[in-house]
Amino acid sequence: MEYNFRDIEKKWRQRWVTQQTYKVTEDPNRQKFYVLNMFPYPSGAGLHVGHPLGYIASDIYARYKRLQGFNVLNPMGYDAYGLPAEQYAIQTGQHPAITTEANIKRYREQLDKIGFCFDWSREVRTCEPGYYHWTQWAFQKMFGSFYSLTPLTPSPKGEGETSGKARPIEELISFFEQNGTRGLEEYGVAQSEELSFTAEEWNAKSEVEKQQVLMNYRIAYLGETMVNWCPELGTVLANDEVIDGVSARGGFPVVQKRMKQWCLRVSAYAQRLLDGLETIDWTESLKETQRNWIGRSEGAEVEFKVKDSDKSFTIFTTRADTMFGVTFMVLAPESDLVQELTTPEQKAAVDEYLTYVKKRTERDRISDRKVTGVFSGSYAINPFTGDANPIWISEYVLAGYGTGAIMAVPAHDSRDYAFAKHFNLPIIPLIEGCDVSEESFDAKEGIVCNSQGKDFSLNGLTVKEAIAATKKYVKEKGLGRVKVNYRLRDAIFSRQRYWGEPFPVYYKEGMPQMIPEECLPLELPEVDKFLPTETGEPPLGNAKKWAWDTKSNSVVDCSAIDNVTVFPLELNTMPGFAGSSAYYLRYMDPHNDQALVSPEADEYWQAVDLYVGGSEHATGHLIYSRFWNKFLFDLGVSCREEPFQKLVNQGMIQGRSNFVYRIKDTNTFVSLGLKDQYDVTPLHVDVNIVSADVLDIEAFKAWRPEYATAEFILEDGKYICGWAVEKMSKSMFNVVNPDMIVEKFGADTLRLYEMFLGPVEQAKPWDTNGIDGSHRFLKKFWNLAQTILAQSNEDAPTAAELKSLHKLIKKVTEDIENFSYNTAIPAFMIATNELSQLNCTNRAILEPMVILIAPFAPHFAEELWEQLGHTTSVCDAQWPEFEEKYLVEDTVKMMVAFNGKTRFGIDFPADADNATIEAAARGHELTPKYLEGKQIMKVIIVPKRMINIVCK
RNA sequence: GCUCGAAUGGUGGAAUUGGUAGACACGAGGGACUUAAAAUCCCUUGACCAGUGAUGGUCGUACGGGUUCGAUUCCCGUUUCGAGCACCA
Repeated sequence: MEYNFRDIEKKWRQRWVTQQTYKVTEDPNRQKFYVLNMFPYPSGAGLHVGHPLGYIASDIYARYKRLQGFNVLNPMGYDAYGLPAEQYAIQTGQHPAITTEANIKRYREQLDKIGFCFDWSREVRTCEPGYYHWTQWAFQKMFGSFYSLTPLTPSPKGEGETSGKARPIEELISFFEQNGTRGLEEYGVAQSEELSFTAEEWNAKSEVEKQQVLMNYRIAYLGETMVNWCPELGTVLANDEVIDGVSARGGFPVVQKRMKQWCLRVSAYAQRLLDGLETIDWTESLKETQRNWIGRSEGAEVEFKVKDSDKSFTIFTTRADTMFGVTFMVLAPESDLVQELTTPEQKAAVDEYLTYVKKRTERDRISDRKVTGVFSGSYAINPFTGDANPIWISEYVLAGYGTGAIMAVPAHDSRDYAFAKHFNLPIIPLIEGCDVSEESFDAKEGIVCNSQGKDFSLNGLTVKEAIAATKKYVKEKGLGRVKVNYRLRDAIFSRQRYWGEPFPVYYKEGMPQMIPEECLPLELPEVDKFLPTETGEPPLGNAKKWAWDTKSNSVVDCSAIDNVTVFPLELNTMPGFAGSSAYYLRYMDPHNDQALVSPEADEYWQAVDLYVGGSEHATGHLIYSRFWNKFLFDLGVSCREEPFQKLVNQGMIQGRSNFVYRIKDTNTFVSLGLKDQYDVTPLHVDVNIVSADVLDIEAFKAWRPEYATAEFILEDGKYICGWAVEKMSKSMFNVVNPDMIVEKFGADTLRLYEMFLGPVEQAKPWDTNGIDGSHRFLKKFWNLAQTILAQSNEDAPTAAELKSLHKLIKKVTEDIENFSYNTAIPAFMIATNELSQLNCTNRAILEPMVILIAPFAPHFAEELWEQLGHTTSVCDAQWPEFEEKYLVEDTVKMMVAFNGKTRFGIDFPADADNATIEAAARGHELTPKYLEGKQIMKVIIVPKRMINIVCK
């Protein structure tokens, strides 16, 4: 019987659906395993061969775990909100929901053809009200929470928590009622800026004023901040959505703009996000990326008094040891201190400089790092030396980091050095023997000198000792405090877009109010236009019915707004990462309309055991969802602090483009090997009409009208194309669609081939050339199986057959555990060849082999499983275990080394013990050829019982 | 600039973590079957040298050193490529 993959795959695709083979339910009697893929954004282009790579890898693991007896959750869904659908809507007027729906349908068709074991009954879509209900709910909870290191009311026994936690905002309110802000700093409350008021002042505040103050502490808060504004897209972007000063999507310029936006206080969780990395099994490089992004730095905040004034300001430094080398101070141009400290004489110069800075975009700053700045006119007193240092203003100091002000130590900081050289400011070296005539000495090493103060000296200490000593001194003298800073900023959570989750928020007296929890979800309204309004409001400004009636608790027409009972609703929507931040929890209990996830389901599934996705989400989704989950953990909704225990990054599949070479000014194309003899232009050619770099000439003529009359100069009767590895994209005609591969070779071949291509984690070019090999293997396996089935030998298998089988079981089991699928597949090829050569006809060998191949080629395995007489799915079989006794080598080898060279001796029986072998070696019995006339120096018995004899 | 990671035939990639480098596959070459093609099967395939031949020898894992009986693997230095962060004080 021929291997007819088309019929087989069709048959099992249908049967899996009718028999609900992949439906999972919580089963306390079985151990769970949660496998998850990053859910896709359903783009209009459909899947290309790069997309399924991660899905196949995790599918194999999921199937393997199931065969091992685990209750495996392997769900799939869609990150359905997104920019492309909206931009398409702007261009065509087509509602994004319609395009999204169509794209999802197409994705699903493509996914279904590849044979994944997804439990589609648990599918989620971020754009459905039943789903974004819980996105909105989490946002409301964040609004109603603040973050502090310890509880504001210390527990009676004084055992305060120290790790930090989100807590109900009511705790903070009652603290203010009793204490104002007095003593608040001791609790480590996360805040936008430090406020100061008494209990009386608090209690005297109006409701609106109180709400304004609370914004300073809420985890979801409305904040006026500098944002990345992208004029082209008409929206703000988060830091991870901006790359090199342009938008990650579209590559449009981004400028800094001050705007009132919803923000999430991710920074409050910086330390926990950092600490959590130690507990999870991710690649070192990905953890490192997150550590960089969080950017923890330990240092000190030191207060500087302004000369001839009662003003003072604080700077942040990690090099407190260099206090004696400060020769000037620098403020960020955006800092509030600039106005305060500019003297009247300098005002004109400062204003001119500020105007210049304002004109420069993020991009300009990156591309030309000119040294620019202006003197403010004021001086600051160095608390260590009493010296007065000029205060400058320069764009090289950032407002958003530290305090927006620095002390400049030109001898030991390259940026300060460049500034000092440019403006001719003094440079004081502080390390013995360092040369600062050409460049600064930035390294944190050496012995400190020139650092003698009134009552304090650092001279003679190493830099490390000096940093510690200075911090201690600063603390004791009350000159400042030890401080940890993070680069991680709060996430900007508003987008001026239509196709996103609406905020469950309305505005009363300019202050945001949450709509009642029981009224969620607040559904996205219909609009006529998806563009911003004429008045520059976000697209939701076009909605007619977009006001909140507090009497009926319902959405009503905007014309009803009276600011008494009917109020305007929020016009912004949430960003892309909102919906993807807790979807893994929703899969556990996707149809629950009472909670995001029930405690029972959460308790059972815990966290994702294996998460597979691209590393491009390292500083976006993977930070936000860790933050989001930690918040839900604090609330007691999620029982695990880290959502993704093990993470595997699948490498990108690049395109392999093909070229034809046209002789200039002709319609004649010359084959690769002969192109150097002509003046040619290389042109991309559709890879789908090229096979093994040989052009299908007829297909090429039909491809484009202008090529219909093309002529060719061939090599050996063939036209050979050139090739290059490039990004997979339509414009390079190198997009390979999985449907075509499935059509031609079958899903099982595709699965096998994608895994065989190379390590899952590694980026690699898609090369259709090798796919025959995988297909050929399946046919060989099939033929072997048919031979065995035809003979139906029930005898005991031979030793050689068992050895072959158990070698395979061992290798495949180990390789799947290590995601080393590309080496597991050759093991199948070898075993198939070995068993064919042994003329194996034994069903007892075939049966475990079918189970082993099942994760890789599920349709194929199901069919053979049925032919073996089973009536249940191969998915419910038991993964075979290997037995060491079949694997023992019958001989061991002796290795002999002399004159610095290694040679190999003769095989001898495996059951010989080490002493016998050594004695034999010393007696020259086994390798007379090499040992004759040599003196044995030593005998080393090395792993795997190879014997190494050192001779002279 | 800082921090990670990588480098092996014509190609994708193996090598049990210090033990026969190049598994397996692709490509290439040769052969069998066939009127022919497709399909299938078999052999050769890192480089160089010697030999009619079986075979033997030398060099080979980016480069230069080191440790070791033995290094793709460990250590030091160099080069190249990739990734992340980046006026972050």
